[in-house]
Amino acid sequence: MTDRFPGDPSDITAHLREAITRGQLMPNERLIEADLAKSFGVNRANIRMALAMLDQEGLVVREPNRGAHVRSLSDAEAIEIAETRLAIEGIVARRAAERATSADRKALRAIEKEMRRAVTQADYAAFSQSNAALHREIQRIAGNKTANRILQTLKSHLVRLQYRVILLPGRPATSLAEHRVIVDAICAGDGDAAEAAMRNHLFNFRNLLQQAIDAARHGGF
Amino acid sequence: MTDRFPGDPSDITAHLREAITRGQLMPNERLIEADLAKSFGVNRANIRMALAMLDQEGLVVREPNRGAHVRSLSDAEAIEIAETRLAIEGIVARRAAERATSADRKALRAIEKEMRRAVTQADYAAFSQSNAALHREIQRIAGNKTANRILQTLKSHLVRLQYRVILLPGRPATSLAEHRVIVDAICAGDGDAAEAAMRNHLFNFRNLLQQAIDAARHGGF
DNA sequence: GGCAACAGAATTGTTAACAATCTGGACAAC
DNA sequence: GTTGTCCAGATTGTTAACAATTCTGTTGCC
Repeated sequence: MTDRFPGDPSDITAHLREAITRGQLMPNERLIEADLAKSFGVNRANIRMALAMLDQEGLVVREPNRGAHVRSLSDAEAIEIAETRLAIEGIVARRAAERATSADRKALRAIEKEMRRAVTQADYAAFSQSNAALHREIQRIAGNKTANRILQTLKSHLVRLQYRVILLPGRPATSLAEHRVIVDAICAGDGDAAEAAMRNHLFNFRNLLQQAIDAARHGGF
Repeated sequence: MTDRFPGDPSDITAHLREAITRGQLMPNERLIEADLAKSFGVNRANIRMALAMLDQEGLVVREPNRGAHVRSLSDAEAIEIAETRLAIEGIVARRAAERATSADRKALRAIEKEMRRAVTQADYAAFSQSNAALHREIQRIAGNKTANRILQTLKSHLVRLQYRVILLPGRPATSLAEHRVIVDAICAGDGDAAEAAMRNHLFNFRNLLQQAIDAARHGGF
């Protein structure tokens, strides 16, 4: 790992990225270099580099002489991203099934248990968190750094949208069941089943996202 | 599409990227900002931004106060990338099968025909080119911009390695047959078959790459 | 009222100089 | 011979000023 220090351009990029994914900076909001430089306490050159990296990442859009703004996803792009994620995370689950040690299996079971608790107690914040933790753990077990990096980027685009799906009535229980199938397959060392289960889960997510988008479109705005 | 003009940072990034993928800049080679600035005829600030973007892309590595150098892939990373590519290009093929128009099908057939000609005439340069063209065309038909962007990045990491596979005895003929199955499935509008065929093709590529890596390791260096 | 031209403000792009850090070699001490 | 220290050169990081471009509101004209 390379060193990090306060004021490191990578640090600024991470901060900006988080501000965007947390919704602190809204889609289409202009990102003015001087303002950001002041609020981060760094010089404009670092901000420019951070914006260039986030542009490369697809989180902001930069136009010559016209500055940068937070990229807003079209509905079609959101679906694209969900589908691409499905493909990558499918083979990640497969690889996790092939590589999981007994300690790994135990860790997955523990997270699954926590998810179940959260659902029965209707603790949706905790459910959302352990949901993310489970996916992260599967990625860690698979150990494909390239896939992990891409997935992180894709998810950073989706976080703003996923609450629409999580809050659908009955979704947490269904989601929990889907995750259980995934964990079972990985713990059984069955790569085919693990990939199929993960794809099924994320395909359902994709479809619910599509439904949420359609509903929002007809629902008045 | 955003505007481009000479000296545009994006332009410089593209030039640098090509220099790296073409092997003009070797792995581990140091990238000295002042030198690059002079040879591109731009100022250091632009070079710094380009290097930051290529860092984000994974093509170069930057360390604080120690500059940037061309990233060299470990064997494990090359395999990781090949596997990630397999997953993404699989669903891209699926989507292409679902969306291909009759004009699209004709275009695929034309490229396939050119590949066949190249193989029968042992014209490996042409084969390699139409090979790439076919994959690009499938991506275009699928129309998943997110997946396309990621695939471009992944392939830019693999280009330096793929000649080892293409030049294996008998590989072009086998590769041609694999591509034919892919094109058939897409033209038949069979998404399942298209994804399976693409995955089979790229799984073979992955395995041959692994073999080439092992051979190089035992073969003396 | 609507529209074009204009001026000034705001913002981005470029440049050069300077500061901070790293690199490699010479030299002394052991 | 090896090790450690120090210096000069090379390179990266930071800063501020300036240039170029875009944005905004106003004026004057039709």
